[in-house]
Amino acid sequence: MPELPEVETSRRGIAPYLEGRTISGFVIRERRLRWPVTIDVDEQLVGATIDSVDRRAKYLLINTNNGAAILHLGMSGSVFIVESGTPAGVHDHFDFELSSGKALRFRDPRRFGSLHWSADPLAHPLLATLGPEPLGEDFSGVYLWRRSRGRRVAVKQFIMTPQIVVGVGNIYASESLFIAGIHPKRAAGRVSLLRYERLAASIQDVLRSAIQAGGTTLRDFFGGDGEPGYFSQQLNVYGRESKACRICKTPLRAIVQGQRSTYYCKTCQT
DNA sequence: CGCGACTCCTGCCGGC
DNA sequence: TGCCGGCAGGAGTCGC
Repeated sequence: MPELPEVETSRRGIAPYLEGRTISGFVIRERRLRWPVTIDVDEQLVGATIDSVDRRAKYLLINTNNGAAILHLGMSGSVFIVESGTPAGVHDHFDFELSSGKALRFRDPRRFGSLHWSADPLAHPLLATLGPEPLGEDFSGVYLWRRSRGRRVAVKQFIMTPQIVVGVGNIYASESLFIAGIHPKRAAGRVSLLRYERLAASIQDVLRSAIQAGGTTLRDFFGGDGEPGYFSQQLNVYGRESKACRICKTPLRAIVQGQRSTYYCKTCQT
């Protein structure tokens, strides 16, 4: 489900309810997530005060004065605020109960999400090898160009690799390649510096626009405030197979790359 | 090391 | 209407 804009939308939605509060309890109903959840109620988290809610890649980091929760939403996860004591649904796997009387609830039908606890989250093995943030200072066309030299993998899969750049998921990979006019199957090592400059800019534009729209709601995504995202109205290619390209009217194509669907215009993208 | 295939899991949608 | 196959927003891991 969530790509970077959806995770960022979630972060913004829940942060006001968490920051400054103390974690008064932890209720876990299902530990079988992407990795078995090992943290427990008597661990450091209960009694810790939340300093901030940050995001690194698609991970939410709930920073406290005694370590941080590292939360990933996987494909189908979401977080939202409930009143403490609200009955849990079948896929509501854990709650962080807060001193305010509310709780942060995690729901994830497919259980591809995860929860870890770390004294130093950025050094956690899952986060330590991640590439730069696409909206950060270390990301640029030059960076993509340099990292891609000699790589034969398709450029679409290249930009979806978290060790190259984080946060570019299946929707926004197709969308940014369309805007940059780059064919998704082109070998990453055979994209010029000029075109990587365009691609980096389009990745940033697409992500910023999607964040502004509150993310992309395809099925059941809702931000922490319960509002759906509206970016789906701005999608140019994703999910639009055989529909007319908005630029040249050519029917859009759908292909499969690395077991993921890719959408593109064979005329506008070369 | 790079690359491609496979894997985890449930829900939903379209087709028959 | 009901059933079933296929596909879904991620990404770590394994084999070559």
